[in-house]
Amino acid sequence: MVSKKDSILKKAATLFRKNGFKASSMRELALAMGVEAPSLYNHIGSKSELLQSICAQVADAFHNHLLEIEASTETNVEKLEKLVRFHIHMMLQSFDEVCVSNHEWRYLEEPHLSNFLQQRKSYEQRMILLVKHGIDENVLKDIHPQVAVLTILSAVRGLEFWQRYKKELDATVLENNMVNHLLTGIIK
Amino acid sequence: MVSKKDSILKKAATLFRKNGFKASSMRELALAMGVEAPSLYNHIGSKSELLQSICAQVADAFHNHLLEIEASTETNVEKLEKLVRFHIHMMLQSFDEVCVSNHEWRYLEEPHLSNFLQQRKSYEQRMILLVKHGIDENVLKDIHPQVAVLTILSAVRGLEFWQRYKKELDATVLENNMVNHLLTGIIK
DNA sequence: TTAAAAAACTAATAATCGTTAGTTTTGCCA
DNA sequence: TGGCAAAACTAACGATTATTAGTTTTTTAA
Repeated sequence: MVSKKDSILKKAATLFRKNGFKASSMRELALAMGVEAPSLYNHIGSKSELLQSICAQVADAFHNHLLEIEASTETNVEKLEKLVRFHIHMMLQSFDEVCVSNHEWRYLEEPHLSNFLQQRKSYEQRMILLVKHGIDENVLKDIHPQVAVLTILSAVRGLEFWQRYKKELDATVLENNMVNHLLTGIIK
Repeated sequence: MVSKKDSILKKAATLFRKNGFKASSMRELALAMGVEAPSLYNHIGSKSELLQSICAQVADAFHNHLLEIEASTETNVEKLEKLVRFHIHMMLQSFDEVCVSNHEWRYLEEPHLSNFLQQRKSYEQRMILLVKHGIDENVLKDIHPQVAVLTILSAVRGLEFWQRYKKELDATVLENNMVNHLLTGIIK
C-alpha cells in the first residue's frame, strides 16, 4: 500500500519537473492532490524536504547500482555499457524524479546540498576509474578519462528530451544506438 | 561603448545562471548593478524581457552559424565536427548566456516560448539532415540519425559542467577529445 | 457506540515578489 | 549658467509565497 506521503512525493516530482522547483507552489501541489495546501503539512515537513527526498532517492538508486557494477566480474567496457543502460532504464521508470534531481538540486538546503554534490563527485570519480582501467587494459583508446566520462554522463542526461519523441522512437532502439555511439562512435 | 542595458543583460545572465530565473530577484540584479531595483526600469522593460533577450541572442548565434555551415562546401562529417566545435566555443565565450538559454527557456512568455521551441526544433532537424547525408554517402555507420543528434547535442550541452574542472582541464584537450569521442568512439 | 487519533478545513501571518508613481538628483548642451 | 532630459531615488501597491494556529471533520479501534 502506498502512503499518502509517497503519493505527495510522486506528484511533487511531476510538478517540479514540469514547472521547476521555485516556480512550483504548494497550492499547485495541493490542487494536484485534491486537497488544500495546509493539509499537506499533516504528511510532510516542508517544501524543500520534498526536493531533498526526491534527490536522495535518485542518488541512492545510482549509487547502489554502481556498487553492484563494481562488485561484478565483468570487463570494464561491459561495466561502462551496463552503466549507460542503467541510466536509460532509470530515465524510463523514474523520469520525473531523475529530471528533478538533474535540474533542481541546486535548490537543496545545506547540508543536503553538500551531500548531494559530494555523492555526485564520487560517482564521477569512480566512473573515471573504470575508464582508466579500460585504457590500462588496452581495450580503450588513449583518451582523456575525465572528458570521456563527462561526455557519457552528459549524453545520457539528455535522455530527458527523448520523451518529446516517445511515439516515434522505440526505447530499445534508442538505448542500443546511444550505447554504440558512445562506445564505438558513428564514423565507419 | 557598452550601453547600460547591455551591462544589465550581462549581469542578468550571470545571476540567472547562478540562481535560476525564478529564484533571481530584480532586487538582487539591482544590487549587482549598484543601483536600486526600480532604477532598472529606466533601461529595461521587464524581468521576462531580459530572459527573452538572452535566449534570442543565443539562438541567433547558433542559427547564424548553422547557416554558414550549410552554405559551405565541406563534407558532412566535417560539418558535424565544426558544429560540435562551435558549441564548445560558444560555451567558452558566452558561458552564462548559453547556460541560461539551455535551462531557463521554459520561463519564456508567449509568443517567445513558441518561437524558441520552433527554432530549436528546426536546428535539430537540419542537424539530422546532415547525419542522414553522411549515412547516404556511406561515410557514417547505419545509425539512427535522431538518436545520434540527440546524443551529440546532449553531450555538448554538458559542457556547462566543464567549468568545474576549468583549472585542471585545458579547453583544446577537452574539445579534441569530445569531438573524437562523439565521432569515432572510445573503443579501440 | 464512544473515545482517540488522523487529517482535513478556514483564517491569517510575515516575507518577498515585480512593478508603478511621484520626486529628486545628475549630466549634458545651448 | 539655465534648462532639459536621463536616470537615480523613496514609498508603496497588489499579488503571491510557505507556513502556522486553531478548529472541524473523518477515520480507526476498542
